[in-house]
Amino acid sequence: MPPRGRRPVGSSDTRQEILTAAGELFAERGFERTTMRAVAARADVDPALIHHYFVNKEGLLAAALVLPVDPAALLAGLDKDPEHAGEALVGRLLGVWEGDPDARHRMVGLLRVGLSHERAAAGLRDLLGRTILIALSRVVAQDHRSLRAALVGSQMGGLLLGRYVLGIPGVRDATPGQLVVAIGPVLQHYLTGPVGGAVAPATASR
Amino acid sequence: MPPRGRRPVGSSDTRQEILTAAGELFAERGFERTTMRAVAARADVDPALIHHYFVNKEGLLAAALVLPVDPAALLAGLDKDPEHAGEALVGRLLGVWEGDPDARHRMVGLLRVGLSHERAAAGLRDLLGRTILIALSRVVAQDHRSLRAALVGSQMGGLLLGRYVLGIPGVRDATPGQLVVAIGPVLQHYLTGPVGGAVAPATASR
DNA sequence: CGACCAATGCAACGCTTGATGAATTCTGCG
DNA sequence: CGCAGAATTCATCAAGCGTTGCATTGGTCG
Repeated sequence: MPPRGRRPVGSSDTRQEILTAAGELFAERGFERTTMRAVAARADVDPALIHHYFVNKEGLLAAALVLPVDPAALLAGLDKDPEHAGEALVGRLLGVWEGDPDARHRMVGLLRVGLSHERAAAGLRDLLGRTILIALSRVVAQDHRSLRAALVGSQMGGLLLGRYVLGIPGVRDATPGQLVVAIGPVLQHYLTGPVGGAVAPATASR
Repeated sequence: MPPRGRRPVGSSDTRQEILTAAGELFAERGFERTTMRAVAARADVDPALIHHYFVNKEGLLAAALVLPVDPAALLAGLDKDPEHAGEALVGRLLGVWEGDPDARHRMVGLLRVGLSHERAAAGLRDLLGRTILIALSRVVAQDHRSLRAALVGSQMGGLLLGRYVLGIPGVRDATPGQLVVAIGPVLQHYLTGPVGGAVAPATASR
């Protein structure tokens, strides 16, 4: 129905609309089940236009892959009360996920995509490494920073997985309060407790 | 090349070969990227034969979805030394995953498929619930059994995710020994520690 | 031996998918 | 104004997908 050529200027930021649509669909359905045509339809645009902007489906994925929450904001002020940083962290994360379904879906989508697509896994790894690790640096104990951050991430990832994706009854039906009590001390342990004494000797090459 | 009709009896268990091939491929590539033709090729069989046995691609998935390890064996004897069950459990799991790449791939595949496919998520949920929860019952404290089991599962799932799927450096490069020291006490906490006092009041309906 | 069913292979259908090349319209610069 | 280039749509392609109908062979039971 729309005329064929270029739109009058400033009528819309098409590129951004495509990215938004793609982000939503990748999150909902994962990489494979998201079709270019579906993205185009949601962005109200011709499929060929996506190729014009992002070359590939992979290019589109790479461009649409962004963290749905700001880790810095999530961690702000946690170092004021280092003794209870663990509980506070679980509480905040659960607060976001419970209160902001959109952010939750995007986060689940990141997992979904990262798990289904090797290239996305790499992107996700970098994304998490560059943001979360840095943001955690101020809260975490001095030694084994990378390991500590990853352990925190693994526990929260596991929770996300069990509660929102797989829907394992035990964690799906727990209240946020219960989870804070149960998991808070764990994150606290990862943040400041002992995690494996000496650095691993270089038994493995590479 | 092979003749057209039925094979002489007992010459091979074709059905099982299809299931094996399907299990491997689903684990490697997830549901969508596993094609019937690929399964057929790996099982050295005609694609139509898969439909003959399993009707659907979904039917094939349902039939191929099995736990690659025996949870009972994994947990056997843990109740002899309840104080160190957490460490022992991490150690055993890491032992299996490090020492038996095939079992690891299958486990990762379960995650992959469960994450990519709603129907598989349900199957996986039941599978885990029926086996792991029951097997854990003897090790875990009396109260909040379901929650405790799910917490243990979420932490181990998160580890699997971070170490073997996403490859987050902090946990990817840690030695099994380090991980046992770091995560053991956490599982111990989930198994026998306090996890949220009273059962949640029925604030939420349904 | 004949009837019937299970197991297997062949060929094909209809559909969807990601991608491409050309045509059209608008913008911005000289 | 004229013209290069960006933005947009259209029509179409080749490949791959899950699935189906049919033919053929072997086993089983009367």
